[in-house]
Amino acid sequence: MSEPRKLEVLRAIVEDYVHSREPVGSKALVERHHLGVSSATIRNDMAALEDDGLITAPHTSAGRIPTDKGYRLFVDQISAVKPLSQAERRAIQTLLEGSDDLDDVLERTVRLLSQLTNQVAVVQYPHLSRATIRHIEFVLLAPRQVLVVLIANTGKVEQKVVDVGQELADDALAGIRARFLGSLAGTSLSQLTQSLPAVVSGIGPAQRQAAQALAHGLEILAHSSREDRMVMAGTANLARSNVDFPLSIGPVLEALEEQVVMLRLLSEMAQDPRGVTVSIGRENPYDGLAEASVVATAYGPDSTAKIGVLGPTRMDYPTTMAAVRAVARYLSRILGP
Amino acid sequence: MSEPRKLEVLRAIVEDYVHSREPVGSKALVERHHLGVSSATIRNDMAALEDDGLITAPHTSAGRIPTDKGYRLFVDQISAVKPLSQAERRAIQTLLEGSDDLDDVLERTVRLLSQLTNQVAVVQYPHLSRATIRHIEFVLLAPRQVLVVLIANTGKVEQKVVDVGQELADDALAGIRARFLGSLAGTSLSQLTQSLPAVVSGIGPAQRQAAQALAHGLEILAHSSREDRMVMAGTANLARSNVDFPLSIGPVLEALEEQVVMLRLLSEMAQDPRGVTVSIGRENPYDGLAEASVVATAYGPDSTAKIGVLGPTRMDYPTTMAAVRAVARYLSRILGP
DNA sequence: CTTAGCACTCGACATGCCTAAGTGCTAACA
DNA sequence: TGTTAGCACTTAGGCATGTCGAGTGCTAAG
Repeated sequence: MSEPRKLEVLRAIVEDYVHSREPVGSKALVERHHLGVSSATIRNDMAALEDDGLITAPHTSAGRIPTDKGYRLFVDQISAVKPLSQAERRAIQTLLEGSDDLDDVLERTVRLLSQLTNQVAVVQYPHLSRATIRHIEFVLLAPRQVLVVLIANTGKVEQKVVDVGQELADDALAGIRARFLGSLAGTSLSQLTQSLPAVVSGIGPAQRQAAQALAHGLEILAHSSREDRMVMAGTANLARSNVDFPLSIGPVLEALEEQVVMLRLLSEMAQDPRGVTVSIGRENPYDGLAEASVVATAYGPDSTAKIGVLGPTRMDYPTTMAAVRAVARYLSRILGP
Repeated sequence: MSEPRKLEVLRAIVEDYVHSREPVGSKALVERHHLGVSSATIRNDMAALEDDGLITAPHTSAGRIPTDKGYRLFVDQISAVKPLSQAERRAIQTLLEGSDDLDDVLERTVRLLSQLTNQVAVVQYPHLSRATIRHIEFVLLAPRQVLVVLIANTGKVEQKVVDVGQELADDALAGIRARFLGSLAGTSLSQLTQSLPAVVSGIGPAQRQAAQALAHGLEILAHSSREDRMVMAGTANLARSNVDFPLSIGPVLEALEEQVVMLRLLSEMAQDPRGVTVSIGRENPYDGLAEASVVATAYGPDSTAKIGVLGPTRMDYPTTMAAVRAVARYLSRILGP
């Protein structure tokens, strides 16, 4: 029994099953693929594959379907990433060009990716760690309430209302702002925490409490800013592939709604040398996604934020991986170096 | 045949069907409710109700289920809005208190409402028409690109990148900003369009083009600002009530994802004197929602933005209406007059 | 190592039967 | 005139049965 042919058989099974949604038997296999051997030989190979835990039979006399492990082997060793069609490349390019707002770009991107793959697409907001402070604004909303606005050189704006604990006049606040801005403009967001104490201590004790509160607000904005948010599109595609989630799509929707779950999942997915990482079925840390796979990759200047696609374990991995990779590249290019 | 009893029978049918999900027959009806007449009499009443198009039989010998028209009559004339339990009131109060950020408040609100009703909750961003301008900021991102930030007295921040069409220095931009801010601070967003031309014309011809572009950017921010966005929660609840959407929840998810559809739907729902509007099944303008009902009401200072719940036609209207109304009231109170 | 052949296993499907639920109708009743 | 009892009729759904086909595992031969 030749090892290469065994892999070839696995490849054929995965491809046929992805295509037909039905367990694939030995006879159908030799008909659809020109393997050069008879069905009986394939049966032996299949028995071996089943012993290896790569495929399984739903019941005694049905064809075989790949297991999570089988998909894993397929993704890791067998499949070649399909290049996108020319039309698809053009669609990506035209759809993502000509928008300047980050929100807008990400919104378009998820929609595009979900349409390209017919699945659920997810994009994490890019990290701002390398971004620097371009502007700080304090706006007095009420005697003790200040709206803190942080504008980064990436065009990102974050805001938060802070209770400063003491009454402040408008000009006092303006003074504090000037101090902050003077010392902090150009500082990278990741270094902000180190730079803040010096600024605060340079402010007179009368306004020390307020300055402290404002500094804390800035820190929160800089640190936890949008990198823990994400945008999503294509949930309706889940329902279309209803059959693919035997139990129910309920748990999957729950996972998607609990952004925390998705973000953790994305961040835990190790970086693959080929650039696209896949998490298959029960490999997922969340039980609700036991029948789902996630294909993701990093993007952006730092390659820290993630973009990905979620679908049934029975998905077209090569095409999906190609789409994710291509969209991530275009997105990185648009967001600049 | 007494007319009041006919309505009573309809009420009983709706309640039983909502409770059991199964067509309800004449015998079960007299057992569960003390109507004081025999099942044969009820059968006559049911036949009349069917003639009126208020109930229908799935097949010859099954019980009856309410039609859209039946639900409509039930909602309009029969049902009384149930008061919320004390525990629920307390839950609303504690969950919605102690947050200052609008995004945060709305986020909590949808989650709360979806949990309260076990359905999909939707909240439209409140209109800002009565809000006034508190602050304007222009930040030079590139020689010709300016980030325009508009801060309203409601604590809302809107931003947009504008191509000013000419190269600008930092101090020139600061000058323009001072002009804008001086003339516009305190202006209501709805009047901004009228006030802008005067400001622009007061700026020297050398920077006229840029000022024009900036004014346009401000106008867009003020006018189309978030009122065309919405927040949503509880989509997973759709899957749980899988049975309630015989076809598939696909179309429903599509409608929810197309925010345009939902926003139009919400805005088209007329204001009901009792404060809560209901759109039932095929009454919905969107085909995908033919098996869904929407319960919505206005909230906020102007009572222009909408908050609502979407679920299967077979929903517990009294309870849902009570929850929507209560949450809308609390939300209005928090957002202030 | 490959192949052909064969017995065996199960799911899918059709058929027929039966029961429970529920209706509509008619005739009697208050 | 409205209500009731009784009865024939309809239908979905559960259950047993039988058949068919797809697919497997195994064995023996090439």
